[in-house]
Amino acid sequence: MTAQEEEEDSKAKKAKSKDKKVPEADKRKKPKKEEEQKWKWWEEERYPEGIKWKFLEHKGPVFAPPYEPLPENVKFYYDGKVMKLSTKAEEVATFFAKMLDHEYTTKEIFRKNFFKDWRKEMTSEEKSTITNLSKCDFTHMSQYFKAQSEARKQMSKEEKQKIKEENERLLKEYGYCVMDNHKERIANFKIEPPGLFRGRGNHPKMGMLKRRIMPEDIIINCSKDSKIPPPPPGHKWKEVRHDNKVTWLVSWTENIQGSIKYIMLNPSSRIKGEKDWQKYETARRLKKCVDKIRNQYREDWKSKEMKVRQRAVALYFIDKLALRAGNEKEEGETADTVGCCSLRVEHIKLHPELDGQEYVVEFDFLGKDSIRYYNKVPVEKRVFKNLQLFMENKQPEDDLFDRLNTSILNKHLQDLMEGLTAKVFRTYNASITLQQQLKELTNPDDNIPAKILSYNRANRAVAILCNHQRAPPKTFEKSMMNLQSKIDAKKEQLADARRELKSAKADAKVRRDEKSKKTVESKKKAVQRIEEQLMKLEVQATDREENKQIALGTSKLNYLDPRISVAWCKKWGIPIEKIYNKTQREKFAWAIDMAEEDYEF
DNA sequence: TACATAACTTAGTACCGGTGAA
DNA sequence: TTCACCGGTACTAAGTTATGTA
Repeated sequence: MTAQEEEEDSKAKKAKSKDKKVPEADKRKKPKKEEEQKWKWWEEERYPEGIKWKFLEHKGPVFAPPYEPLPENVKFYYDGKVMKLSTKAEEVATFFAKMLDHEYTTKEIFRKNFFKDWRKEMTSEEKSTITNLSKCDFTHMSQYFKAQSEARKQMSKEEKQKIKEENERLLKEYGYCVMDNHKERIANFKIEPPGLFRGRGNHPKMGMLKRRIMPEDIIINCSKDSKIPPPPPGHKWKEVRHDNKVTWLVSWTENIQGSIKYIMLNPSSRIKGEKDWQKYETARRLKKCVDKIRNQYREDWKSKEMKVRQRAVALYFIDKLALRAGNEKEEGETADTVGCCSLRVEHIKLHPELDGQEYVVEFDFLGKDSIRYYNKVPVEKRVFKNLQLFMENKQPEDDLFDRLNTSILNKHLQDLMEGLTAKVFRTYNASITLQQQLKELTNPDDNIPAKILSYNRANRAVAILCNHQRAPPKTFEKSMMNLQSKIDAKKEQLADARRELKSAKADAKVRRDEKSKKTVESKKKAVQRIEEQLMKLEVQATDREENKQIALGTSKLNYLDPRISVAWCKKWGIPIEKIYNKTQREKFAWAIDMAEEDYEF
């Protein structure tokens, strides 16, 4: 930890922390119920760099349920004829059958990959018979699964309750671990079941068989002196290790990309929370030197060295547009997506003049998860001229920044500020934008729903900056119409209420008695109530419309310093529950506890 | 410096179950 | 009581970064 972070930490902890010691390995007492709920890890001393825990005990993973062969009457047809498949081939066939309604199964690559992997699971006889996927008829299987899921929906309350209880039992037994002296929730204790790989976007591996993970694939990580989880009967773990320099409990290697998957702790855990807090502290340190860094890269636009110029322009994009770093990717292994450093010439267009603005850069590329980034941005003349230079004599498919990669960029950033990497800019710009927008948009005279709309709008500004998109919900138009008709009905109701109020007033003028006066009062209240309800609905409609294609969740969860939101809630008397749901409150417990209304990012 | 790998964060979507209106 | 809707959550893919190795 740096001196600055240290300072921030002690500030945050205030006088609360009383010389608490790092828990010792040999103390293995079970945490008390109350203690585990109230434990404020943020008031404790941090572990030395690199050490993640001293004691770790868990029950190991939960494996996917074994395959249950189809009933005899569910048939698979090949070339119009019934064919009984071997168990292994049948299992893989069911994966395809379950996806039959999905457009994936119509895609050439998906079908090709699936068929290739499916054939590997077939017996030699099956292999020689089944040679053409188009001759395979999975519809009966598909219907069977639909019926099954329908039946599940139709289950009685008792049956549903039973399943729920079973899930709870599983969670209770496998969903927690003991890390040091505390019981902590595990994020993903279930092993991913086998199935067909569904990549996002135009993924070259879509449709490949994701194989079943066995205990023999599993590496267990826990304390030497903990109760080591036993493998399922008749099986062995691949390895049991005791590495307290890492945070994971279980890992295995997945067969599609050959990458390692992990079981780790929940965001509410100390180990994740601490890291999250640290991330925002790094972003706050950037705030202190961002002006200097900006001046520096503007200077570098003029550098004699091509590499330096490219670095400076890339950094400008990362800072101004919140682009991701953009690592190189192995061709043919993943969908063709890019970030800043991996931008190609074909991803930008230069307009010396566009719609009355000078030096406009038009971006159009697929970013993470194959989400399209499309933006027209006026840039400074120097940037524009540099881009022209970088593009000279290049083909569309050539790298825009051919002298640059993320490693070079991050090394440079490290020299500018300790702990600075490309992604810190996203965190910094997201958080600072939220803070500014909240200041700008919050109207002190607004009621709570209107203030929350302002919050959401501030949140939305960040989501737009970070290009967090979502597919418009399937039912969007309909639900919008429903809401509109609710608003219309409410308006009518209001008109009625107003009319009634008017006549009550007239009545009271004539009668001049207590009773009619009271009637006027109650009618007035009714009008007010309906006005409020209408306003709430209208706010809701605005909010929803503006949110059609924008996802707020990602920025809220990963980019916005939660202390900004907590402080805003405190300042304006907004209950924190209106901003954060239960899970989010658990994740941000540290921020909710420590941020006061005057917190500044 | 190139490259591979491990570890960890960030991401969108499918699905489930509770809730409130009809 | 039924059903649509919506928020919350589970799931797991897809990024970034650090680090070791040649």
